[in-house]
Amino acid sequence: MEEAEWLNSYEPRDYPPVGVTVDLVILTIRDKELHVLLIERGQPPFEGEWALPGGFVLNDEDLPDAAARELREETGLTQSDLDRVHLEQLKTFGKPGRDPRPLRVYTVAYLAFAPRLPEPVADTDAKNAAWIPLAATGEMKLAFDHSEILAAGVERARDKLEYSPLATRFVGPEFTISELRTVYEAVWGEQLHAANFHRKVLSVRNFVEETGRTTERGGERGGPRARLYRPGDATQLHPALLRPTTE
Amino acid sequence: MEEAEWLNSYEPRDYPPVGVTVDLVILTIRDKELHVLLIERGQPPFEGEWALPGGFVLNDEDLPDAAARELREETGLTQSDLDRVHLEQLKTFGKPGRDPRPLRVYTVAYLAFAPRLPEPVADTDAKNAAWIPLAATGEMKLAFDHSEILAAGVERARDKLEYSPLATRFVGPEFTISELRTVYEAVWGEQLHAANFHRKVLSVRNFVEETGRTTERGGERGGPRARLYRPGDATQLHPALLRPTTE
DNA sequence: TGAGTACTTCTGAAAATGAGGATAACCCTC
DNA sequence: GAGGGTTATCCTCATTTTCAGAAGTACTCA
Repeated sequence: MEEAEWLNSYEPRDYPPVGVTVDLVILTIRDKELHVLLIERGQPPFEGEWALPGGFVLNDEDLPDAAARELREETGLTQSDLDRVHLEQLKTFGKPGRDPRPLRVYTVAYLAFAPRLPEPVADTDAKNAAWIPLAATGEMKLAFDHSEILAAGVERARDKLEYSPLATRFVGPEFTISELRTVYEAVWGEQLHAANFHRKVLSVRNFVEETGRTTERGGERGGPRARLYRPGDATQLHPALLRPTTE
Repeated sequence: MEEAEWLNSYEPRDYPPVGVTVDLVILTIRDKELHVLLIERGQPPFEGEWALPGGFVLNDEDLPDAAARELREETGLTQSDLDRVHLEQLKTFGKPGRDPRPLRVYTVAYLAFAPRLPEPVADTDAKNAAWIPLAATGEMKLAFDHSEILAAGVERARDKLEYSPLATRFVGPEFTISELRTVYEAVWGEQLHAANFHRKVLSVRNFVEETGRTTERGGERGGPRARLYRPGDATQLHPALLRPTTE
């Protein structure tokens, strides 16, 4: 059979129905704690339950575009904001029955790191949307297998801080070393030695770049003005910032 | 609308046709060089061209099971062999048009590390199957977007050797430090300082475990008998075995 | 003005690294 | 069975990196 001929005889309806969604684990830091964006579903299945934001991939849309579109829809970010958000593919989940609907739904999970964002807007499919402290999600039962997806996202985030400059995506365009340290402390959930952290960050090549300026005033409760830095152009940290007590 | 009612009214045929496959990047070491398992396609599309092994996910099959099944089918491995093979999800590809068939095909790529395996068996869909040296794949045009998938797999492998004990998956159940070194050299494509490598491997906690035995005879061209080790139970290497000259 | 806070720098000990040499066990060939 | 080349393993030593704590200083708040 010729290839062209074969293409014509192909009958897609012979295949069982399948759908593909993207779901987003969007992490940010608020009040020195790691938060994740969750929505309260406004439609079945799992109506009224909390879930990760996401939705079906459109017909002619590539996966990264679908993830970026959902991110915009759920956070109200503009395109220029989006440049400061890191978005990467996390993992794909497809266990039969993970979605109760009568078609098999695979979901390609994406992980996003965002600087402090405004309160999210509940879009058409959602009753509600909110930043939830990660600590509070442990007791929540999320819709679908979203608890598992969230756990995978957090674990990936913890790993990635070690060898990539992604912590800078959680802070503003200019930041102090202390701000950067609170990011690491929030994501890893442990205190770091401030002096060593400082030295280490500055010794990593192209991690941060001095701006020459400082904060307007010292810390809330005293202390000198801190120098301001902006992200460097490193894509990998050498040497890496290894997490302590990881035996 | 009640949830049960909604489920009944759901009409899957309203959705455009979608398929999901798994494709495998199966790496091994032969003659001190990194090889990948490729098949020559026996069916359209891309009949006669080389491609990664893979196939459609079955109806009630989870993704890891589909990957393991394809791995067995293409390599002729038994279940007990499979325990010594590392299999992990790599990335999902779904760009519209990546598959010329009139349904949109997403592929969930998996990465496998295997010890030296027998010659592969061409299964029903393939004309031919072979271990191809990685160096030779640079000039080959693979079917679909498989060149991109292969590149992603190799990059992941190079990274993972640094901080995970996966190199032990390329060798037999018992191995010498030199064998382990040839794995690193093959995957990274550079020579390592044998004495320092030796010291470093033994200093990483729970990377390898002494068996108390040695090889039956020295190396091909001389040298003393080498001690035999088996994999330890570390899941992360501390400290990591960093690749040299990575600026 | 004084007390407290926290950014930044410094110090000395401990650990890891890189390059090379030394030793001894082993293979092969003559 | 003697000798040369080969390789596993150990050792040394200079250099670099890491860690923990202390010190200095610039700021905020009362």
